[in-house]
Amino acid sequence: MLSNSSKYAVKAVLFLALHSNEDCKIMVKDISEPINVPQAYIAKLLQELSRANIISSTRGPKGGFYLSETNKAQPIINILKVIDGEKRLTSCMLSLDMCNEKKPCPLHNILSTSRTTILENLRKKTIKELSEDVKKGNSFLPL
Amino acid sequence: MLSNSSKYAVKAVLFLALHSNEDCKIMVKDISEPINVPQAYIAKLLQELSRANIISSTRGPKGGFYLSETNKAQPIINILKVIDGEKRLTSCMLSLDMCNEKKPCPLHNILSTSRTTILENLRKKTIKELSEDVKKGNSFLPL
DNA sequence: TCTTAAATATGATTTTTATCATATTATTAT
DNA sequence: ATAATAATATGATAAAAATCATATTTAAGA
Ligand code: FES
Ligand code: FES
Repeated sequence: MLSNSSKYAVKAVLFLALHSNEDCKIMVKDISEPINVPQAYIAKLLQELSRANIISSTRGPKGGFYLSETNKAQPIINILKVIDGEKRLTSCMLSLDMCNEKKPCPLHNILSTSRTTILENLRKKTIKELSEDVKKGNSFLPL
Repeated sequence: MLSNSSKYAVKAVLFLALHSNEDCKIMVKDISEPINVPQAYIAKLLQELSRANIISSTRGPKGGFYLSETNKAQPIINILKVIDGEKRLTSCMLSLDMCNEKKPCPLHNILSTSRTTILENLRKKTIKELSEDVKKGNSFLPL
């Protein structure tokens, strides 16, 4: 479903949504431990996310990563797009390339409705919304 | 979602369901081309499936792979279990191991219903049923 | 019984993904 | 200016998945 990297990225972004803002940036070493991901690994992912404007960062002393309000307003799927590419979520379950509603593969009929729903939710739900779920105790981050 | 190997396996099994039976076995070289999978690769997968009694086989001249009626009555998920392991489909989307309905991860609430539905369908639908969809023209196999 | 045709077992190679490491650049504060 | 700090760019290594190759075993037919 999701690559390891995407999972890590989602965890990191939600962690930032919960604990950071323009005035409170967080260094990679203070992210990796609570979300339980190796520092060098998450560092690389955070750089990719920053380059893609999913998250924000500044370097030097007092620097670190954080989410602006604009960042938080983005849908979850943007994270996945950057790390895994959208195709991973949208392509045919059997990897038949000429497949569509008119010419569905054998799994299409039993899976595609659910998958479409998942996609819709990933496109609809924002980082902010998910982080608020956590804040309210409706869901839990790590460990 | 599914590994490459699982996708190949599903294609091969459905192909066998459509074109083989006890009296009409099919050799690996006659399977690999129509389903568009490298011969050596699908050979290995077919052997795994055979060992796990998902499909049947006999060796020597006139030998080959085929599906018995018993084989065909099995649910699709059995194929995936053998190749990928069930955990791939059931484990937490964020790989948090102590996760459950009581302590859902942030993605759980927006994805788990759909995923459960997919699981149910994979457990419910048999190889035979899916192959009949193809036979009736309700779905299409390769290319 | 011997040859041939097929799957089976086993393992090598390649590619992709995951993980680790470090030199460089930008920013802050002295 | 300069020193210290933190992200950035880049690339190396390790592990896993995908792919390829082949010697061995079993069954059929001559
Ligand atoms: S998932 Fe294969 S055709 Fe849609
Ligand atoms: S998918 Fe993560 S808790 Fe269910």
